[in-house]
This record gives sequence, C-alpha cells and structure tokens, in this order.
Amino acid sequence: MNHRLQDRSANSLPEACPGLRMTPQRQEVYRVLMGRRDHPTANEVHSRVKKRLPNISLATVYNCLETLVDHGLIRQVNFERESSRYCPNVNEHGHFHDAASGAIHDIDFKPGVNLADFLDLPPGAVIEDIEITLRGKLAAS
Amino acid sequence: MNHRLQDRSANSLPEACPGLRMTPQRQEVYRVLMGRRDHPTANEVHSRVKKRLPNISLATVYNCLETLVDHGLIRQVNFERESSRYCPNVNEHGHFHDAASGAIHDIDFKPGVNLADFLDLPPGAVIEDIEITLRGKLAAS
DNA sequence: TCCTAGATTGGAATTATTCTTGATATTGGA
DNA sequence: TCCAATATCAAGAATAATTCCAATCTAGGA
Repeated sequence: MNHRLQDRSANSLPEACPGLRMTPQRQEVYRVLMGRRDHPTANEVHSRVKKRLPNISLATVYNCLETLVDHGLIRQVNFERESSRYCPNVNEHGHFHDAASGAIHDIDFKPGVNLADFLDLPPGAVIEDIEITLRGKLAAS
Repeated sequence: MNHRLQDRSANSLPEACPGLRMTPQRQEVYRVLMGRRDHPTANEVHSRVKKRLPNISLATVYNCLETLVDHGLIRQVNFERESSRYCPNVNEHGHFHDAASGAIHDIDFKPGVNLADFLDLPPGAVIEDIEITLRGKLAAS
C-alpha cells in the first residue's frame, strides 16, 4: 500500500501546493470529494461537509471549490445548464451521462489517443482544456 | 443554384417539419441564425430579431429557440456557465473556444471516425448526444 | 504579541432562464 | 363559414445558481 497515495486520495490536501493555504474548510471540501468518486454539486458538497463542519457556509464551499479548481486539485464539470459538478478525477477524461439513472461515469481515452486523431483541429491550435460529454443510455443487457 | 438549399440556409424554415407550426417569430429567429454562422446568445438573437420584429419579447425568443432545438433545426451549446449559445450547424461537431479572441469555431470530426475507437465507453452504452468543447489559443504563426 | 493578508460568513445582489397569466392567433371539424 | 380546441405570444414575476459585499476572523511572520 502506498501511504502517500492513500493520504492523497482520501484524507488530506497534498502538503505542498504552492500558494494554497490549507484551511479546515478547504481540507474538508477536498476530503469529501476524494472520499466518494462521484460528481456532486456545490450543494451536495455543502451537505456532506456540514457533517464535520456544521457552520460552514455555502459561500465558503463555493470559494473552496473554486480555489481547489484553480489549483488543479479537482475539476469542475458542467452538463447543459445544470448546476456545476465537481470531479475528484484530475486526469484528462470525459463524462458519460446516463439519461435513465442520472448517473455520471468517467470516460477515459484509450491509451495513446490524440485529439487530432479524430477531430479536425484548426491549424496551429493549442488546446488548453478539453471537455467531452456524452449523453445516452446503458443497455440493460 | 439549388433553390431549396438556398431557402433552407438563409430564408425560411424547412416547409415540412412535422409538428412545428411556423410562425413569423420562429421564422425570423431561424433566419437570423442561419444568416450568420456564429454562436449568438439568446440576448444577441433577440437584438437581431428585433430589427424586423421590433415587438418580439425575449421570452418568445427563448421559446422559439427551445422549439427549434427540440425539432433539431438548431443546436444549443454551453460553455462553462456562460449563457447558452445557439448554433445553426446541426451536423455533429465540436467547438473550439479561442481564449484570446473569444471566438467560437466549429470543429468537425474527421471523416469516418467512431468515438468508441478512441474512448473507453462503458459496455453497452448507446450514445445519443456528444458535446466536445476545446479551449485554447490559435498560434499567431 | 501585534499586524496584515487572506479566509470565512451571511445576506444581498445578480443574471440567465423559466413560469404564469391573459390575450391572440390558428387549426380542423361541424 | 363559424366554433372550439389548441398553440403561441407578451410582459412581468419568479426561480435558482452563483457571485458579490462588508464585517469579522485567523494564521503566520516581524
């Protein structure tokens, strides 16, 4: 078992994230996200965080989430015009939205795949961020 | 010159779109979108439409846009949490958001690509809709 | 310890969008 | 043609997610 990895994935902020002051609120928001690999909204995060920090405000949860996103520790994902969701998986990946259950699944790229393999990118485009969202159904099979 | 195509692309709703009653408002909203291949917000559409229909309300523009989207005549696209934009290109395609200019470019798929070749889809997934958004810069080259 | 920058809070403000309601318009059938 | 049923439109109110603001609070360095 890799101790550091375990810390990272369920308990704490990485010790050294330059320019980020670790506060109990930020730590708990991060912990809550890492502790369950789903895609909660700010509201849902707020509910979960309140179990340990009953006085935390929703505004603070928004602040913490924004800070964590800015530092690349979590990702913000948007589906249509629904409320933003937050995703503990910072690897490059897409999302599959199951229309039936409402569940959101992370979608990885197949190994070695390059965007330019399937998209006609404008010449000279430098891609800084990718958002891939699929909507559909999982066959009951 | 293909008369019907010309009609379709710049002047009117397609004559036969089942279940869609063609009203002056819808026609104008559609015309305005087809007439300029950009990605306006509902507000921008409203401004443009008002040139010919000065009394049209923003609510009606929203209604028309929603109806046109539901009938597959235009597409609604979202970037982050910005206001929705509407896109006259109903072919399957993605978008590239140029951070410098703010411009949005359509990105086509390379011919014949199958997403499943590039993405690790959950087994049995039936894709109904794809949204691909890239953000970045166009090299000044 | 004291100071300062940054963080937190609660509530107010903002903004895109949707809803509601009443008025109008259109359609298909008698 | 006329009517009834239905769809659309307009205006403003309502909603909901998010951001802003002003007033504390806190941690860490001098």
